[in-house]
Amino acid sequence: MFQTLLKQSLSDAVYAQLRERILGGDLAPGDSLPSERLLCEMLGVNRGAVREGIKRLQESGLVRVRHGGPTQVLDFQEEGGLELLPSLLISEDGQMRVKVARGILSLRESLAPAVARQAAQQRNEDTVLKLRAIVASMRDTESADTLQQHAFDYWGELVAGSGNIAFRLSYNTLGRTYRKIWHLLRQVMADEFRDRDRLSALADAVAAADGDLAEQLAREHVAIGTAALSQLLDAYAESARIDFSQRPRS
Amino acid sequence: MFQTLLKQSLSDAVYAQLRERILGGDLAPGDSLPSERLLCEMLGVNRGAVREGIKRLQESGLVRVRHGGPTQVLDFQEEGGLELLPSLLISEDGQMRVKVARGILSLRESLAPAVARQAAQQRNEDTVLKLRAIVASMRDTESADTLQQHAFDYWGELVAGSGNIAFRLSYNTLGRTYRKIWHLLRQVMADEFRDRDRLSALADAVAAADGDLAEQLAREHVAIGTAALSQLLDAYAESARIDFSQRPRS
DNA sequence: CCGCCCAACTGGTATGATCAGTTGACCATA
DNA sequence: TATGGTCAACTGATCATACCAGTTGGGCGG
Repeated sequence: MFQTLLKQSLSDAVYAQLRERILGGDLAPGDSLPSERLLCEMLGVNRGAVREGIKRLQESGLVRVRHGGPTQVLDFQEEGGLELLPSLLISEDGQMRVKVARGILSLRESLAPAVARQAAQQRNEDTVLKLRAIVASMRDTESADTLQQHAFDYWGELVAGSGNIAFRLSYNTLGRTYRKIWHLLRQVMADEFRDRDRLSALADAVAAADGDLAEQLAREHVAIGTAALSQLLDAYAESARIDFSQRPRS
Repeated sequence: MFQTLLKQSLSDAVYAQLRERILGGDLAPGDSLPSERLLCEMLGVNRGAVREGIKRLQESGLVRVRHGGPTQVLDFQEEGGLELLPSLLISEDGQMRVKVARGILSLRESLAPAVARQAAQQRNEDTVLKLRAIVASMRDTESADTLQQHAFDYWGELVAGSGNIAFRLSYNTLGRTYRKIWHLLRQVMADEFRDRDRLSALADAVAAADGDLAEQLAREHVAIGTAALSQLLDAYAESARIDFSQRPRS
């Protein structure tokens, strides 16, 4: 099978390189970036490309740019937004940071029940239909990859059905993070993906507008994957990182 | 008193204007942006400024840029990250979107207990000291503004003490959103800010590593503000927006 | 010591040219 | 008809070179 060639613009490369330096700690908070003109030389690109890259750093809350003064690195732990999660989980050299992964698991565990409850309280009929359709599709397949995609879509529908834009945006960011370790999760969380009965019951709970039940079912459901992944992370606890260089799927 | 003059670079202005058009629905998903050269003319700026602005739109997940083709608007509900929350809460004309505000309240309600529990499980001594110092400061003042700042700092410490980077980044984004309606919340959530006893007990629970208790206390604590703000939002439910033009504090 | 000024930085804006990918109309071929 | 090639007219990407504007610090005169 062919893979789509990945093409990266210069400003993307500038952004990625500086971002990794900051997230990796090579550039500490308070440090000054080299001047734009100097960065041009160092990176061998035009100043416009450098500026575009820096604009994105600024948008991510990683640097503070001051007209006339040097551009300074900020403390991303204090200033960064959730959108940093994907690039924080997987470092430049393709290793997964175990501690970040644990944090994400906790976040998922906190949000999933609340999403389910709220979706049930909304009781959107369209949502129920879509959820049931997805569950039906999940029953029709044993392909791990298809199953995983359906499980992902299921939660996308549930989040949309909750009518909560804050949940939805959080879910989008989490999803982007999720994608970066997609093929790892396919194996590790297989049991959760096979938990179709509970997803079916959850759809019923939404249809019945039973918030308490939906919340409980969601809690039980995500606990399956949490347990599995936690166990894996524990095994790698001492190394603090998991090599993750090969990635057949983006 | 003087206010610091707000200076905005051209690319900031370009970004802000296009972002508001997208979030406000003037530019629908699938629409194409005018070409860069055309935008230059329309906005009366040079092309570099336009490109820098568009780079930030791209970083925010609001548009998709393709070399050779038109730049297209994405569906921010499906593609946007949590970092959109602040600009989504307050629209260009200074009105608060009630539905977004409700969503944020839910998110806070979901996260706060989990943060408290995890902070307790970590039982970082430094965190406990800082929490108690903040509570002590809160007992020393009746100034609504100071109280609010301390309450904000308290949660910042608790989130840091949880050792969970995913929580922390979420909190940062929520905090930025929070700041946009800072002076409204000062009045509405005054009761929560005066709930010093529970914050004190929460610090004790963290010191005792009692996760269950910490979670429960946090839940009760944020319920105070949630109830107050919910009530306010209900009153404005029919208008769906609250005018929010004046803002003495950034 | 204070205040002013100026030179040497820094980022911000402007202009115009060129490179490179996409699209669609057109046309020759099979 | 269907396929594939060509080409012009878009689009964004990159480059080079100015110049404007804010910040900083050193030196100089008071």
